[in-house]
Amino acid sequence: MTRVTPQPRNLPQECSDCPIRHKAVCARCESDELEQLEAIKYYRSFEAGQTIVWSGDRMDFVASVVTGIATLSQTMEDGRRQMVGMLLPSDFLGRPGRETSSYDVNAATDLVLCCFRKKPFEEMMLRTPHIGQRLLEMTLDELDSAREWMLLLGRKTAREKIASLLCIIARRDASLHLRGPGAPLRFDLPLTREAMSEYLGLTLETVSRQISTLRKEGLIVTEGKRQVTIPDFDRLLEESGDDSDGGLLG
Amino acid sequence: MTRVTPQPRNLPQECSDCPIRHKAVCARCESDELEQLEAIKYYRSFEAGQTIVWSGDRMDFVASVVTGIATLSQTMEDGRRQMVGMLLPSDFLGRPGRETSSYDVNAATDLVLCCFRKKPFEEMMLRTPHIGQRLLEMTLDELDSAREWMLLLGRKTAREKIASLLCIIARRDASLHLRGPGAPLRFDLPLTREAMSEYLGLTLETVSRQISTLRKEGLIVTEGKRQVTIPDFDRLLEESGDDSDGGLLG
DNA sequence: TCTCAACCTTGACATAGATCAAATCACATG
DNA sequence: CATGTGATTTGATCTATGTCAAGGTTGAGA
Repeated sequence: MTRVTPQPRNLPQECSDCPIRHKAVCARCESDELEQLEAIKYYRSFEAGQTIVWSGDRMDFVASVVTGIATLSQTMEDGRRQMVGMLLPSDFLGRPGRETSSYDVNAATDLVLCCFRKKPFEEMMLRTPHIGQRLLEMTLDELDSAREWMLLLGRKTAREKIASLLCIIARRDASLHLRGPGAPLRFDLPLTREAMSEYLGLTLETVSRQISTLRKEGLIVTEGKRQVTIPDFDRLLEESGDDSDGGLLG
Repeated sequence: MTRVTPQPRNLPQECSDCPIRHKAVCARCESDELEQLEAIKYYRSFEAGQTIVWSGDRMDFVASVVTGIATLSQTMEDGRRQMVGMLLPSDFLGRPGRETSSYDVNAATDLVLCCFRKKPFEEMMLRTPHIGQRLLEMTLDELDSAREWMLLLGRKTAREKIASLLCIIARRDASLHLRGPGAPLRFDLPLTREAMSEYLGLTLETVSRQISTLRKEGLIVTEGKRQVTIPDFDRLLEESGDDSDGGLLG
């Protein structure tokens, strides 16, 4: 397994007053809640490529991504796989009120999770409405992005899919780094070609070919396998089939 | 626009003590909450084919589906469309905390909504944690089904997509009617070929051809355009590519 | 520096599903 | 009962993407 060192990132979502440091679960940082969360939390690290939970496994924790990327995938009996979730730092993993995982959870890069034992977390949710409210917001956001993703899977061409994914990653990367607009974007592709193909509902060969095409056309510049530079974000965005408004940091 | 008369259904989710009669928003039927809900609710009816809200429109209500089917769709600039949500009786429509709709909302059949003015509904949610909790549960369920749908869009063949959709509709129809297992399933297809193609990420011609193929193979029986009978549910389910456990009423 | 294994790229060919074009059906209306 | 219109079916063809197969790169570790 190739490793991608998790970059310590400059999290804008970070909650500086809070030892857990993730607004994901600590929306207002009230001290009694923090104390309760402290008591039930623990960290876990994973190497790139490792499977964290298999679909159907018992899962007795929920978690917040600290660094790295986790993916959720579904598998059909004959082995066809589709990624259905990509979790970046501060995203929430796990479903309160469910015993077993419905998805395979994988570490796409080296990964650190901040886990909370599920039972006490759920009890705390009942006592502390704003945690549930925050979770509802996050779940609604995830539902929105799942629906964008459905449009991509159902209606976009291979080229549009690749352009969309590059824009999505660039955007999230930029927002994590709080880069100024206008600057050419340069980042590490955190996914293998295979992971990209699982994200996009394509084969790995098609992914590779489309990336080559975009490179030849000058829409992207690559160094090595993973370093990507986007000289003109808006031009790439036009290839993605998305409405072109709502720019890089929208 | 062809009309499909909304069947008054025997809702198992119906909450008989409650004038709103939808557990969707009235989880425990406590009387003071009911009174508050009564004060902000109103009904709206739509004909099959009507657009309820356009993507980007202001939407100052949330709602619960009473009878009929509503769909959520996304549209690309060049007109390609993908359905991203299908709401059946007791499902919830609208996103608390958002001013405008992100999707086109359409009536797939004749439709009755029980609407609640958004502002007071949101205020009530803050005062009444269990409504938020119930909404979180429903949103998590929707997220799960969106993810199943992503697998369908990304990895299933046209034949598997059609079989899946028929099973989904049959299952939901059966659960609404509380039919016994074993009986052959007979129901009205509540979607046009075009709506099915938008659901499945296919063209309408491919949908039609696959349905014809399944008919010729005896997996389904059709009368007219919309009446469908599934003589052997499990056999159809095998064609859907889904894990075959979790039978009709699972 | 060399080697190896994992990852990626490219080519040739096959095919599922899209596209374009005609029927045909079936129901509401006169 | 005839008619017209939108929905559906079916056919012929095209093409984007999948499949199979062979090389090429890259980077970690010896």
